Amino acid sequence: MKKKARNNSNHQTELTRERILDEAEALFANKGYHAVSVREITRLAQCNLAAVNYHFGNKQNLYLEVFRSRWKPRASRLFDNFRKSLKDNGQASPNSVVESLARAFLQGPMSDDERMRHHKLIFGEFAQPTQAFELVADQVLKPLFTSLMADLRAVMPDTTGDKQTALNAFSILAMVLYFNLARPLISSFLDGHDDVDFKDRLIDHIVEFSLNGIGAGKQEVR
Amino acid sequence: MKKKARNNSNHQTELTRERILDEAEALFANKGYHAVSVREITRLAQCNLAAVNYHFGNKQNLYLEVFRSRWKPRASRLFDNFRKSLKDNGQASPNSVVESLARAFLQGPMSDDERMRHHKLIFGEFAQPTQAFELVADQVLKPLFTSLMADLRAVMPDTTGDKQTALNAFSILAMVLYFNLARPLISSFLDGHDDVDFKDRLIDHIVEFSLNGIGAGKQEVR
DNA sequence: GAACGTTTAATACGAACGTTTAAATTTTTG
DNA sequence: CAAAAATTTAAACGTTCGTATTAAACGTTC
Repeated sequence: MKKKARNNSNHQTELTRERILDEAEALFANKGYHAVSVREITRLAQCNLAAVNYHFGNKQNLYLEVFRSRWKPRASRLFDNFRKSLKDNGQASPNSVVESLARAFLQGPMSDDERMRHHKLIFGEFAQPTQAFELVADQVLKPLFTSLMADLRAVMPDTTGDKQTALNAFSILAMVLYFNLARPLISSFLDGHDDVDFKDRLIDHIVEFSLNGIGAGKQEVR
Repeated sequence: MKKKARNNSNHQTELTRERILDEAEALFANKGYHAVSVREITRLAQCNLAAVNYHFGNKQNLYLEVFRSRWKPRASRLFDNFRKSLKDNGQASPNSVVESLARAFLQGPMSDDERMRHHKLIFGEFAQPTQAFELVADQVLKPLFTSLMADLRAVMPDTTGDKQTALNAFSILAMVLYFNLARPLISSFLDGHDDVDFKDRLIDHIVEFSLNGIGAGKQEVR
């Protein structure tokens, strides 16, 4: 297929392939697969129309490649961030599990733009699944879910059944996923200013709500 | 524009307009606006291609009309069901509020197909908002949110601040909305059979999780 | 039953789409 | 440096899209 040029000295020569992936991801996230044309992508990526077919075969494969080489690695970084923060938090507890997860999802290792792109892509697949959903479910959602379940089992009373733990895991995921997507709407409803403090407030709430939700909340009033 | 024929005797004359709206809603929900062609709609609705432009002006307006004359009335029915069940439940309590809402959303006055259609449409707008989102937010989400906040205020301790109540309301909505959309995924992860019992289990869980979440859960173990 | 407004029908139009082709150009390699 | 491989380019292909046009069919009212 190709050999990449290794001359990093060339200033603005980000490879065409990478530029296409960048622009494609942003467009697919914000407008959805069918609302984006190959011409729009290549125009923003400043390359020739045929470049998409040359590098990716066709439009659908470009979409899948966005998930393979952009979305999934980012999800892995997010997951690693969660696991690392969980380990650094000293001894495991319901609080450390939930807080690590919420922080990883809402203020983890990406910018706000990137995070919104990330979640718009996955919610697009939720609403109208394509071939990419299979990849996401098998390689990301399932491992994350399994890991979260194991963590919860380790820190929750043994009386908690498996099905109960699974539902708890889903609910915590529901919180972090939903609040990521709906954050603009929420801050518009509260017509508050969506700044750093608001995000902190949101994280605190998600953690408290979820901890209470799984029956591991503190009883005292803060 | 038109006068509808009043001869109910005419056997299979469900109005073309209604058939178009029915098919359009299902297609838009399952495939998204741009993935659906006018030709596909009119083929399934068994009418002429030009019928869409005759009855609705253009494709985009048909999409909006789906929200106006299908989605919104259904959301209103759902809302009424919630309010009615809340009133019938005798004295108001955190439990009655949350349970009424969860039941209205997950087993309310519509079939499973219809409910899935309903939530796919709204999640499509969440991920990639169009003009319809304005309608949904202003005429449905905002009133629902306001109403839920008022209900919560009435049954929660006065020490609960307004912002706290708002976040609680959002979180409860997050639960019911998310579980509606993700139910197929969830039952596939648990590889359980998605039957009536499972839905009951789901509702119970949502209610318990949310009640605990807002700090109004029972302390006893069931 | 003729005139009327309403609805359906067949067909056409121009634009935009994804994709292909083949030549030009750049980069890598022996 | 020349041959080969990789990439970019411009142009075109055939298809499908949303919409417009025009006439026929229908139902209602005098």
